[in-house]
Parts: sequence; structure tokens; C-alpha cells
Amino acid sequence: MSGTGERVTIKDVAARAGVSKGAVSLAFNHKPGVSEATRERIFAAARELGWAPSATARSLSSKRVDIVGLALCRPARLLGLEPFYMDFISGIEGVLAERSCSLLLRLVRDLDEEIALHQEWWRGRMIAGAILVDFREDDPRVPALRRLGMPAVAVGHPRLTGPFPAVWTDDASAVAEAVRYLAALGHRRVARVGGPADLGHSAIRTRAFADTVRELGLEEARQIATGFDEKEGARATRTLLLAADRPTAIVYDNDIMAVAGAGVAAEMGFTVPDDLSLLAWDDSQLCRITHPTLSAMSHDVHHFGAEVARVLFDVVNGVDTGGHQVPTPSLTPRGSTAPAPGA
Amino acid sequence: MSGTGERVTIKDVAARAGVSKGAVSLAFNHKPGVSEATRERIFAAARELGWAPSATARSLSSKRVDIVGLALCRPARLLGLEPFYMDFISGIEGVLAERSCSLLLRLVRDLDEEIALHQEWWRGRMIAGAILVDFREDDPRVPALRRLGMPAVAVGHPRLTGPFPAVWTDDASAVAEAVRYLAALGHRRVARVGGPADLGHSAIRTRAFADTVRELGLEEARQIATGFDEKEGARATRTLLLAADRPTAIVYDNDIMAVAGAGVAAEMGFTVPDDLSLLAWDDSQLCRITHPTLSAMSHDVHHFGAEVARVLFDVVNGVDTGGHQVPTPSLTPRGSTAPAPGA
DNA sequence: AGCCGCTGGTGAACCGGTAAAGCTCCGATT
DNA sequence: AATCGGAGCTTTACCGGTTCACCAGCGGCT
Repeated sequence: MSGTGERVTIKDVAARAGVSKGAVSLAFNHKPGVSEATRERIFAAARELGWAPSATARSLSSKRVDIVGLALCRPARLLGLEPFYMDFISGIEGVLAERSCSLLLRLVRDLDEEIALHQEWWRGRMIAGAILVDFREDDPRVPALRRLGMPAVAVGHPRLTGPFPAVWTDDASAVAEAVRYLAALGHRRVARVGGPADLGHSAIRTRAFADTVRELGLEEARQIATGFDEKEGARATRTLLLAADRPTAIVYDNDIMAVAGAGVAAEMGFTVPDDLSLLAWDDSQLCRITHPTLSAMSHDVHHFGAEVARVLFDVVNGVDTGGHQVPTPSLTPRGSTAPAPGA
Repeated sequence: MSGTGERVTIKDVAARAGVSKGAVSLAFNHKPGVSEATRERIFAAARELGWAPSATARSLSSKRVDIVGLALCRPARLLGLEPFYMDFISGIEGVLAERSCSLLLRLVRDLDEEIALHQEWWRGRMIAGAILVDFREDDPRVPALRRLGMPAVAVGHPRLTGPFPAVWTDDASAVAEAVRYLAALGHRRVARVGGPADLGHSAIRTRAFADTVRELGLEEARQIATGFDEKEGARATRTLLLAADRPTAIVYDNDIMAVAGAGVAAEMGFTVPDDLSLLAWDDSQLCRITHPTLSAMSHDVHHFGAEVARVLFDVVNGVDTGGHQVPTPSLTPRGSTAPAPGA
């Protein structure tokens, strides 16, 4: 019927129900001031006309928005590959949907672009708040966005996230657990294939790894920083395994690189886990579909996302609940870790 | 400085530049009617005050929105696992970003919820148009959303997408190519592990598969419909391999299931590709990080997404360019396919 | 009878932009 | 000298809601 016709507004509904715009507004927002009878008439009219309030107009006058922003600053192909983000996003979405809120997503090339985007979003009143991820050491977003006064929740260690309420996992403890586990299996040379050096959590893990190795009296450990993708993961693995003092165990900073590493090991004639133990991070289904299955430091990424969304709502509503630590990734032993050869 | 203070509006900028609101609006929209000198003053004022136009107010009066919607109706954990969507989304994003447009994303549980969401989005003038995916046979969204008159682009075969401009790949030809390739390698019993039966493209592939098998005179083929996830992919593979007339080659409808299938094969003592050939779909990095690497029907999902976004822009701007077929997935042979045993 | 307070509304102002009509110079045209 | 036209702004009326001040009834109380 309606075709592409003129869209129906609150005025039409008001006219049809025989009341004023104000009454319709009150009814639709479940505010007192309209009798049950008129409320019904209004809803009936709205239903008949197929009307829904214009979010645009509403947020202009009420200054409320039901959208939160998320900008991701990673190469697109990596995002597609890494299960982490989609899982994380779906966790966020779950909570947002409960509050009939949507997620505005944007991929950006660099942090400057991200800062500009948030300014545009926030000043343009397009979002109620934002989720910030992938913090660097001395992240330029912290001063820039603090100045905006935009509600935001930061995913990362409080040391990195400045004034923003943070949600994070205790990566240092998790790394320590990983190394201890491998040491307990008799491994004396444990290497690590980490993420980009400029990422805050990479630095945290790198230090924790080194500390734990020293603490346990293991041999000096080799750590390689990579771009998080499978190619670099493979190359790093190859480098490690070609060295004279090659490790008997390797810890990876995500699951992609671990899977790639397993491939390299096989290709080079090493048997996992007999010759070489591999331990992944950010456990996803990926770790379960390979052969052998990958042991991993697993955590509930979906739940992580949900928690982030919940904290963001608090911040938007002016409730400062401070930071939240979500459960530390915990060891899930599977088929890729075993006692060190000859141990 | 500004803290959470009152947000600056066009009026403040106008005052500071010593002009009227209208002039500021003209300047910011690059419309004629302001001299170069004033334009500069206006921009300077805006910069000093840190002002950006309110997208909300703008879209209320101009009826233009710079947001497009995408609702995904799949279990969250599957989305996280399957590289397809993130890759697809990043393709969309690439084109959107060029036009400084953002993507509104929402995960929904069922098609009714999706329909309701689109009504809300469209009637609420929150989006300029939408991207529809995962079409069913006789999809309920077609009649419901057609009535809305919302600009939308459909991802799927035109037979399924009703009046919406479609962007699709020729799955039938691709399936045929896959089967022909395996037949050429001497395989006589080729099975297929497909996606959910109610998905339109599953039906198309199923029929094309059966047709091709018949046409080539291969043995009657077994096809199993699954939920697209790795568990069902593994189970289907197990079922197929346990049968007396087990296939010597299996085609999968996505890469996740293929990887899971490779795992099952190994676990059951079959060597890929000597005993069994595997062929994946939706080739992603995933196929390259396993051992052996997976042969796949690959297509450029990123580009697919980009094309979808481009068509959506056309539709939104009233340019009906009709449907667009993007390149047919093509065979990328890797390590998981080989001549049939004994062939 | 007069006044109060409550319920169920109404009307107008406002949110921050855009768009179109109107007004003012100023140089060129007739 | 009078007219025209166009560049460069200003004015004003929206867009579609929300919000708030105000008001009409009406029953109850003194």
C-alpha cells in the first residue's frame, strides 16, 4: 500500500487517535499522564499506520542515542581470520540487544583516523559512547579522547587505558601459568611468538614471560614479535626451529599463529607434541579442529565482550563502577603439549 | 578544558565567525554562496571550538543518513568462527569508509526479529538502506521488507531475493566445476557436506551437485545438510567415512567444516589426500594454515562485500543498476586433493 | 459555596541542523 | 539614470520528536 510514500509521523498518529503529539509521546515512552484507554487508542493508531518513532528526531530533542561505537584498527584480512573479534563483538551485541541498542562498526587504518572518527561520532551525537581496544603504550587516544569527554570503556590493562574504565584480563598471570606448566612438563627452552611490540598487552606478556623464565631458572628465552597473522607466525616458528638451541616448547599470542606454527612444525619434520609442544592463546574453535588439537590459554571471549558492553552502559549512565577484571585465561591442555623430549 | 561541558553547536560557530547559522551550513556542505574568505573564517572558528555538525540534527532536516544496516541471523559462536563474515564486512566497510558512512550491525535470533529490526531502523530513519543476507527459499523478509520501501541490496541468487537488487556468485557453476575436477581425478564416489537445508544457496548447490554427478555418470552421491559449524562438519564426515560405500572425495560448503573434516579423517586413519580428497568452500586463510593445505573453491569475499556496498549506494541514490554477479568461485587446488586411490 | 489537588490531557518552545526565499550590495548593461 | 543580475549572506520555516508550563474537569473537604 504505502509504497515509497510520505513517511508517517507522530502527528499522523496523534490525529488518528484524536490526541496531541505530546500524548503520543507520553504513551510511547511509558510515562504517566495518559489514561489506559487513550494509551490503547494511541497504540492502535500507531499499529494501523505502521508508525515507529524516529530515532533521529528523538535523539535530537532528548539527547539520548541508542548506538555505541567500535572502531577497529587492524588490517581487514587479519580481522577476518582471527576468531577473536567476531566472538568479542557477538558478546557485545548480546548485551546491547537486550537494551535495544546497536553497534556502529568501523575499520580504520591508523590511530589518527580512529581519533578523528570518534570525534566525529561523538560531536555528531551519533553514539552514546564507545569501546576502545588494542591499547598501545602511551596511547595517543587517551589524551585525545579524554578531552572529548566521551563515555568510553577501554579494553586493556588499567596501566594503559588512562582515565577510561577498563575491562581486562590478567595476562601477566596467564603467561606465568603457561610457562610454569611447560616447565613442569620438563621444558627448559621455551620460546614465545608474540603480537606486535607496540601493543600494550604484548609488552605486558613479554615482560611477564621473561620474568617467569628467570624465576624458574629456565634457559634464556627467545621471544619474537609478529604482526599476529599466520604468515608471520609461520616465519617466526621456522626461525625458532632452525636455531641451534631450538626450543622444545613455543607459546603463541593467538590461535592463528599457533595453528600456522603447527603446520610449520609438521613440514619441518617435527612431531607435535613429542618433539615440540605448542600452546595457543585466545582459545577458539580453531584450536579444536586441528590435529593434534591445540592446548591453549583459553578464556571466554564472548563473555569478555558482554562485560565490556555492560561496563559501557554503566559509564554512559554516569555510574562509575571502576574497572573490571574478567577471569584470567586458564590453561586448557589438549593434544599439542607433552613432556619435553627426553624429560 | 571543555570537560563534559555543554556541547558546542552551529550557533556558537556562527557567532564566533560573525556570520549566520545558514552560512556555516553552506560552508560545511561545500555549497556555493559563501566567499572563500568567510569559508576560511568559518572553518577556523569550527576548528577552534572543536565543532562537528550533529549527524542527528542534520539527518532530521535533510533526511539523509550516513549509516547502513546489517542484521546477521546466525548463532554468535558460528560468526566468530567463520572467517567469511568478518572478511565480508571488511569489504563492505572499505567502500562505506570512502563515503564516510558507517555500518550498523546487529545480531538477531530469527527472521521475525530481523524484520522487526529493519522496520524499526527504517521507520526510525536510522539507516539509509540495508544489506540482506542468508536468503531462504520463500524468504519471509522479501514481502515484509518490500512493503517498507526501504532501499536494500540482497546477497543471494535473484531467484531468492525477490524485488531487491541482488549480488551473488554463481554457486551452481562452481559446484559443477568442483565435481568435474574431482571426477577428472578419477573419483567416482564424491560426497558433499552442505549448509543448512533451508538456506537458499544450499538448495542451489545441492541441486547442482546432484545434476553434475548424474551428468558425469558418477555413483549416486551422498549429501548431508549441516548447521555450518565444525561439530556438524566433523560428524557428517564421520558418518560418510563409516559407510560401506564411503566416498573418496568430499566437498564442503565452507572452510570450517573442511578443516574439521580433515581432522576426522586423520583421526580415523585416512591419509589426506592419498586415501581421501577434501575440497573446501569460501577459501580463507584457514585453508592455508592447515596441513595438508586445503584445496578450495575460492572467491574474493572482501571484494564481494565491497561490491555489495557499491550496489547499495546505487540503490540508495535511486540508481537501479539491477543485479550484479560477482566472479564465480574458482578452484584453487592445494594439498588436500589428489587422484582417487587406485585411479 | 469556595477551594484544593489530582488526573489527563494540551500547546508551545526547543533540540541543531538544512533549505528555500529574501535582502543587499555592486558592477555591468541599456 | 534606471535596471538587471548575481554573488554573498541573512531570515525563516521546517524536520519529528520531547519536555514543560499550563489548564480543564472533577471529586472531596472544610
